[in-house]
Amino acid sequence: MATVARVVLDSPLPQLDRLFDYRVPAEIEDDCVPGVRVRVPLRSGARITDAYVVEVVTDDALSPENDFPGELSAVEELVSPVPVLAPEVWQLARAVADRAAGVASDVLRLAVPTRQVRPEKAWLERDRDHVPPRVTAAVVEGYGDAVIESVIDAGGRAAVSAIPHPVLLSAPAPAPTPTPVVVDGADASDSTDTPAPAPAPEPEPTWVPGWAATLAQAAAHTLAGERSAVIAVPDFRDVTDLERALLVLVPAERVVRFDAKQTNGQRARALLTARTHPVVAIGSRAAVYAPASDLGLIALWDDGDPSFAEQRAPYVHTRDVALVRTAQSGAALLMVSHARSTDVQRLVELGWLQEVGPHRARVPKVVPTAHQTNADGYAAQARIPSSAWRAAREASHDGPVLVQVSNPGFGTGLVCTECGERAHCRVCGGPLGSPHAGSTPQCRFCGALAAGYRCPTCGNGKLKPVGQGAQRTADELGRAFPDTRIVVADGSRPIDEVPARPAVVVATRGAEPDVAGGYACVLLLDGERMLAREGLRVQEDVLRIWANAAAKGAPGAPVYLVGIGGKLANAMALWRLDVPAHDELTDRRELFFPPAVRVATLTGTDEAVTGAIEALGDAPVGPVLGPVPVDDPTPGTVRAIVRFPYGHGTEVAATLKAEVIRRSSTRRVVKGGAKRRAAPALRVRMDDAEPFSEV
DNA sequence: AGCACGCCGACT
DNA sequence: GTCGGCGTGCTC
Repeated sequence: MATVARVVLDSPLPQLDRLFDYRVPAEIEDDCVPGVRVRVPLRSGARITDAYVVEVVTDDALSPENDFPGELSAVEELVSPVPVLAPEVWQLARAVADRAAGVASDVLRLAVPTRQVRPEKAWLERDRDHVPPRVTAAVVEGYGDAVIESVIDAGGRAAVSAIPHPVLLSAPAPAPTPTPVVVDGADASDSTDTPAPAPAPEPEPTWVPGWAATLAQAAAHTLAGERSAVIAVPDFRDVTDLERALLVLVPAERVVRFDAKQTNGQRARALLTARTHPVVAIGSRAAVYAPASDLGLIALWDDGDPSFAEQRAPYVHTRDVALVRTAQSGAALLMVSHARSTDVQRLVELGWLQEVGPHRARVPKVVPTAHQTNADGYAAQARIPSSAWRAAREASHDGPVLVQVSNPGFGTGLVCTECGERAHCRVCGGPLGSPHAGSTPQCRFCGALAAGYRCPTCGNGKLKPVGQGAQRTADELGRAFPDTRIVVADGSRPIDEVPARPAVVVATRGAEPDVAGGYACVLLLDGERMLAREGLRVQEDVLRIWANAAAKGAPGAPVYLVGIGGKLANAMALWRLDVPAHDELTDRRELFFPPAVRVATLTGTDEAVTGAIEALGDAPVGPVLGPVPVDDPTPGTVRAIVRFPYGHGTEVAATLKAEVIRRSSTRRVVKGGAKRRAAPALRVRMDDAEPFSEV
């Protein structure tokens, strides 16, 4: 009777994406447990591959159908006795890869950092046995009837509307102090002299965004029951906000960060801590893969933010990982946001997520000002209607005023000063821009210079920028508010927080600084330009950007939505941000667009793509888009998009994966002499929204 | 990926 | 007859 390890190989090849059996030599048998890194021979023993042990069995327990008939090779080397791949993370990676027709080891690369010797040693020597202090229970405030606590305790799922303003978060009232236990004997005499151990300093009350307070309280509630929570947020600043909120409620050693700015060593330490005792794991995309033991809560803040779209194969969206993990773990799921994504709206309409809103929230007082001509409704210098102008000026005496503008590059370009026609490149037809003020216009696509440009419509030779960056708006406002401090925050000059004093804060969308207590007034200036982009998700994205800025205002602060009327303005004014999501979803159902259906993008040779479509049989819905020729990655490639219902997802993914394997086993050689590796005959990418958002 | 196995053309 | 071309398939 021999011990056998089933391992997953660290290889991106789809043909190798299954478990392999290896004999475990007696010397390493004690340490060869599920989750450890090993090195194993693959094919004739000459080559050695990294792998993780997934399962350890005795060979008489191998089930007949899985039994490898040949002689097993032996595990070459045990890299480290630290089990870095938690069983539930393996299960998650497998399911996520299957859902995306991808390879599990690609998912593991996102979930498990590269090996770091020092954190592993520290963990083996002491951290493994560390027992952190208990967490006092917290109440989720603002939601009435302990509704969020009930969802968490019941392992339920909810779409939560966030509290739309900053809140002052303070530590829960200290639990009744337990009577100090006096130990008889030994050092009793000392204890009379020694001051009692200083109680942990009470954390200072802190202003945090409403959503961060809610998620921190939800996590503290989960931790108080000795279960873990995993919270993913779109970007680094959100991680900081959430961490600040959490540290008010729970001890620092219970908070574990996973974010892109960490070193590998920090990530490795975070991973091991999360496996040791219940924690709240927070961070950007990587956080959903945290190996948090005994998971009680999975939560996302602002799931519609495009940062949640993973950039690495198999390109699975954090929201989808969260859904898979919820199903596997039985943990509760909270999708917290101001604006609702169409994806969450779909789950709400299915009854899979329940809707939870704050109890008597003080919503922003949104005032839409529909588009007016420049003639009289506008103040002279800027694109600001006079009513908004007056309100901003008044509010700027009391506190900071936030002015949101679209970022440069968002609808930038050049237009004719006479007729307003957009300027296009004479070579390729792409949009012209000017890299620096006054420089020769240049095509943003092909780079061709357009010296001596004349407007094809009216013959005029002068161009002006259509976009206005934050700096230009700031300059204009500076002239209009001569006695007020002007602060500019954008991608190149990020500011996390401004003081709660009178100021005008001009910020590009998404870069709005926080302010304790909230802004006195918010102006949303460039909505019209932001909506002018093409693409499936433009409307929900813009609504999200507005709502997130409006929620930086003080409770009930006025918010001017400039130049916008109609349904979107209505939704903002009534703070019914689910309504546009419902309307959008209804439209997309009729057109078979995501997220009403799922999509798969097939790229490769004409034969492979056509073959894959045939293999899908009648699973797809709606017409297949394409195949159309594309020159990416090589000329002669075609691309097609198939749509299919969620119910066929498992089957479609499995079929496409089988096609990929079939096509990859026959290697192709590029015609034309030199023996060079060809692009894979077939590539599959599931749920890629990009083809639907052409600029 | 790499490397072995295997089935058709020019050679000692 | 055999050497070796590379197309095909497998990796515990």
